[in-house]
Amino acid sequence: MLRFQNTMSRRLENFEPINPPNVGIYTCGPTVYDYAHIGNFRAYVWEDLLHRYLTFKGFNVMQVMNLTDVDDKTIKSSHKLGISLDEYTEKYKKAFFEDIDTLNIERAQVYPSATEHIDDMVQLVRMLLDKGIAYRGDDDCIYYSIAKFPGYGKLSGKRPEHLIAGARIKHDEYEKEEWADFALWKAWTPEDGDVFWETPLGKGRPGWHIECSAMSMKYLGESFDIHTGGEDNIFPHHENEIAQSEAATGKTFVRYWLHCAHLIVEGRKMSKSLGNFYTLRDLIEKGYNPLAVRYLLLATHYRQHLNFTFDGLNASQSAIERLEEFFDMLTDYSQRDILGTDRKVTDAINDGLKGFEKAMDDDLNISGALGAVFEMVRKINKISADDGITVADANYGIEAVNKLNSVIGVLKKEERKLPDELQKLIKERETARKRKNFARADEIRKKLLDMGIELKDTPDGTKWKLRKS
RNA sequence: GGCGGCGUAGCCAAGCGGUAAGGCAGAGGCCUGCAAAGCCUCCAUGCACCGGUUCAAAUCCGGUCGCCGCCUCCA
Repeated sequence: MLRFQNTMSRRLENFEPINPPNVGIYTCGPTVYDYAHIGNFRAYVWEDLLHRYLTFKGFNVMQVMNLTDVDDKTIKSSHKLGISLDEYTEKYKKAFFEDIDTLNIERAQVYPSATEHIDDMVQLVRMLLDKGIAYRGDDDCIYYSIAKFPGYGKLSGKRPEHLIAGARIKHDEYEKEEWADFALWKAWTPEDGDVFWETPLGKGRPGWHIECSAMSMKYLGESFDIHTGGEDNIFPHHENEIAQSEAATGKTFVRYWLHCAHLIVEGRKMSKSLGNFYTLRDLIEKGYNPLAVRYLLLATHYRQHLNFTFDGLNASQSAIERLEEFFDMLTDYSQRDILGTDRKVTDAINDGLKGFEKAMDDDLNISGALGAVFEMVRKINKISADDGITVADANYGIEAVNKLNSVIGVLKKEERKLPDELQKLIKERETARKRKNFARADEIRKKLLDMGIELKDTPDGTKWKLRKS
């Protein structure tokens, strides 16, 4: 039975979707004002794992991820560059999709942009105004009155009476009835320039929180199954989403709230001033394998703080290679001619699959799940060394690895083919080796290595692989 | 001040009452013209510290120390 730690109850709860086998997920996506950093991707990779695992479990997933393409930062930056908001955000939307492809993150079903859903937001705000929950401030902005929503604070545990100002909060805002009220609609100001919408609410733009309420309910319904995000979103963002949505509909907004912990780098908070701030692009430029990045971001349980280190990145690369070797070994055996089946092998595979699923069912315990996978790898490697693997067992193993990889997504299926010319060189070298002409053999090996192709002479003949950077 | 999390081998990281998974690194071995790679084996009498509960605790309770997050930009 699949269980999740629900932030709302702070308990592990059995997962029961509203309309099985359908599952609706809303994930808070990026604000497209810059390249996303590895901390952002920790969340997106985890959400991908969630998506993939639900699919593995036989659910039919509808995932919605928003793109915030209008806010203070995007407006300010686009003005600075003297280009339109659309032109500016388009660049980073494109970069975002390139990055998630790089990390082998499967696409969500819908990526709604805030700017394309202004009408939906306006409608929701009007509903809140009609119900007397929202009000217009002296500055012409429209605010949400948290005092009118009794449930305010139920997700984050922050009751309004405890929301006293921290050191960094200014307390002098006179436009709002209560300082903790938040903006649903921001009236146009000169700084906004040409960024505004003429709507029944007036001339202006939406507040941040309203887009997620409006777009999630539009695509997933007034009540849906899972809402995810980084732990920093719990308050105020998700608390406010609940307030907006539930006050408008009178229904439970979301059944399961899942939040992932932050990532730290080399034991310290990632920050530009410490020089440990990395985008995905930075790491790729340094020559790291994107899938090693994915593995590292994936391999720690999502509610644990993840310590991103370069040692860890190298370890991840090695771990992936171990899996690749295992897969290649099975592929070799599947093309040989050992008949029959070995109970020890099928047992090891079944134990691996079972262990993986059992761990993942427990609130996506990926570390435990990977432990089960590597245990299977070790057992079968041993059998392979002792007795060899039959064709049928190898095929069963391949099927299992593919199934596991459909969830973790760290093995890439690349076409492994060399140009004929190079194939010929390898053949020539093999002949040379047989004749003990090692000088020629080493010469060819060196030549190929210079081209980035590494040769290995194994008991089963010479094999090649692209050298990792 | 309010709310919450974490401290397990050199590094990363599961386990959450029944006697320490897994990965990386390291050491030995197998294979091998050399090389590289791979595979196998080994690698924590102990889980920050001090008490307590229990037949049994890394796991529960109390306390101490240390680290971290949120409290309206934030994954």
